[in-house]
Amino acid sequence: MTPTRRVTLADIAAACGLSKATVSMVLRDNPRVHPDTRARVRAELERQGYVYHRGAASLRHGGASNAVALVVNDLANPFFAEFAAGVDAALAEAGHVLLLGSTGESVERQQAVLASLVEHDPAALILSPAEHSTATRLRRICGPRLPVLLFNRTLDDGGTGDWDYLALDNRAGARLATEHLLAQGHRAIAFFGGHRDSSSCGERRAGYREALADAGIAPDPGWLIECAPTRLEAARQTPALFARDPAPTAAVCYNDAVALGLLAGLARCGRRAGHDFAVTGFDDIAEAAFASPPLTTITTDPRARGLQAARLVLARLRGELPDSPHTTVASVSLQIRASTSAASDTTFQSPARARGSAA
Amino acid sequence: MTPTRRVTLADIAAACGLSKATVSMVLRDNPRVHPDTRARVRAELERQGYVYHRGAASLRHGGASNAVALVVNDLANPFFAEFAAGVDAALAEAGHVLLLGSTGESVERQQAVLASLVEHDPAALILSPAEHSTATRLRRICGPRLPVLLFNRTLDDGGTGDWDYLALDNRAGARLATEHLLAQGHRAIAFFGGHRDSSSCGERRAGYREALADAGIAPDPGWLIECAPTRLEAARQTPALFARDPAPTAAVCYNDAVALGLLAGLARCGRRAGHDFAVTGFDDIAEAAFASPPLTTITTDPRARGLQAARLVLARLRGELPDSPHTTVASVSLQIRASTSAASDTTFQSPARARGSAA
DNA sequence: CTGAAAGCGCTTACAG
DNA sequence: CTGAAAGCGCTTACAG
Repeated sequence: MTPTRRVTLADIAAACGLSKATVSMVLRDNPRVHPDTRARVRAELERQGYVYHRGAASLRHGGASNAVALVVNDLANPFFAEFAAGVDAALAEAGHVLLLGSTGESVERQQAVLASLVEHDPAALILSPAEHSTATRLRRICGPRLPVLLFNRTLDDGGTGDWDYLALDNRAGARLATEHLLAQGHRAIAFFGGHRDSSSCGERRAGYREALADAGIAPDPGWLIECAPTRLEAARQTPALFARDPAPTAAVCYNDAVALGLLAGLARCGRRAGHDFAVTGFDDIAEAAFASPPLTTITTDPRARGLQAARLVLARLRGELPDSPHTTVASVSLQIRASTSAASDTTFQSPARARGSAA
Repeated sequence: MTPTRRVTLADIAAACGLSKATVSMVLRDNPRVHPDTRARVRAELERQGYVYHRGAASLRHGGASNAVALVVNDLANPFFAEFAAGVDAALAEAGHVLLLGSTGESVERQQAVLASLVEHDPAALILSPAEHSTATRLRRICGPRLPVLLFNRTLDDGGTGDWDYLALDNRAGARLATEHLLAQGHRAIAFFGGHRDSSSCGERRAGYREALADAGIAPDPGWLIECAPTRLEAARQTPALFARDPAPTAAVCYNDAVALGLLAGLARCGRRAGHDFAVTGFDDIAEAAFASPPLTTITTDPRARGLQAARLVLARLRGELPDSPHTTVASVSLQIRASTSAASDTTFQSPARARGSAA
């Protein structure tokens, strides 16, 4: 189906009666080339359908390629999909190309994926590490030369392995959510979902605890409920919230997926979210605003985080960052919607009505 | 931050007192190498933290790289995110690596993104073409040597430019949706959303028309309403459905995003989806099942399509496909949920009941 | 079983 | 302003 040989600089050079060196200079826009020559070469490049072989070029001139690798846990998760879209947009604008991998939250797959990506000589790596990643294993596979930006989580020892780190302000976010629920009059507030030993979950729980402590509340251990951060698991675990008496009247959820699952779970056991029970999420994925009731949540703006991550990495590549590892904490904010409004019967109403009764 | 030089075959060879050729053979698992030598080399590779330079290798031995490029319209769209996740999973399993780009539905960005990706010498390209893509422009940028699999849409001339094509059975899907609404007793059924001149929209409209024709119904031109396939635009355009009298009582939507926007739009004008008005979607994105009311839709299973696309491309690369371009039509199925059920379901009535009198 | 040599497609000094 | 030569990191015949 593709019998033709690749068109190379040598072909263009031969056709123009020039050397490869000159053709190369035209490609690099070297001003020393005579305008007429340049035009002739350009025409021939176009005529023969030449396509630049960036690998060969970067092999010769030494520097890494212009690819940046991105490894996330799960691309089908909207949080990571939007993050990846942001990374992609910023990289494309800077003329870089995106090498993508995903780990499905498995350290083994992560090693395999990284090993494969790294062989393509990326200029840098943006990594949202799988749970239980260690600096040692990661560095073994990435080598000492690859600039890495960790996103969203620290490593298993709580550190960042001397790499740059883009963090979400998880503690502050969970604190905001908890304080909002306290302000609504709730006293028995659960923390629902996530795996205790993931760094982000630990930080969010810490913020939750702080807010409760400030209000003079000692959380009942039964208010802390773990579950995988998926909608399905959250829906399944919902009854655990009501296992104790008195049961919590509100829950700070680990993330939006969990919160959306909880909304479904509540409906299934006949409770009205936003009325009988208040729910907050974390992330503000696109769907949060369209849930019913619309989800009060913490906006992390994953797309903006993606842009930010890409820009940090590009700055690192250009040597614009200090030599020591650099941690950036992205701030988050509270987005109040109907899932925490106490007003009666606003839950399933049209936006107009909900706004009216909230006033 | 990274002062160290890259470790190469020559370094390993020198440290072992061997030639580069022998070390290379160890890497390629060539059985002619003595087991002791092999072990020594392996240990040294590990000790020095050698990382294989696949670009240099494929430069030498001629074949393209093991990267496959994927270009979609918008990664933040769950349909494409799930598709990309499927492509990624299948490629990773086969030891390939994914180069990702997105076009934002712009032909210009598509040209730029492709130009950039192609320079990395991918083994193949999976492309969901932006609207108004033409075979001529695409071939100019991709060259004649790159195997391409088109996904989801034909090109502007309706063709596939001699490339492989993975299609969704749009016509059959829209027919199923329309027939379902007819079976529910609806006679005035709109086709809502999408751009008329996109191939997928054209095909879906055709299926819709066929089903109506079979039922002896001539669609009112006012039943065909265009809008950008986003939730926001669909919500905005909702009133257009009720501009005529008599208005339609149901709508086949171009896709789930449009259908979800329509659900919101209906709520806003005081109508009860699944009760006053029936809605079908297309795609069955994760959110469809969780909408309220849950969305009756056409399952396209984007993740499975991604796996399928990757496998088709790998088969093409292994020469397992006939030389002529190959079209695969993925079948779709109807997923019945509450958005088209009649009035008996009480679950979702509470919201609208309050506004019922206003309707 | 191992090594010396050529070469993939490009770029970079260095001459001229 | 243009060209000849060397070399990036690897692999592949070909000798031995």
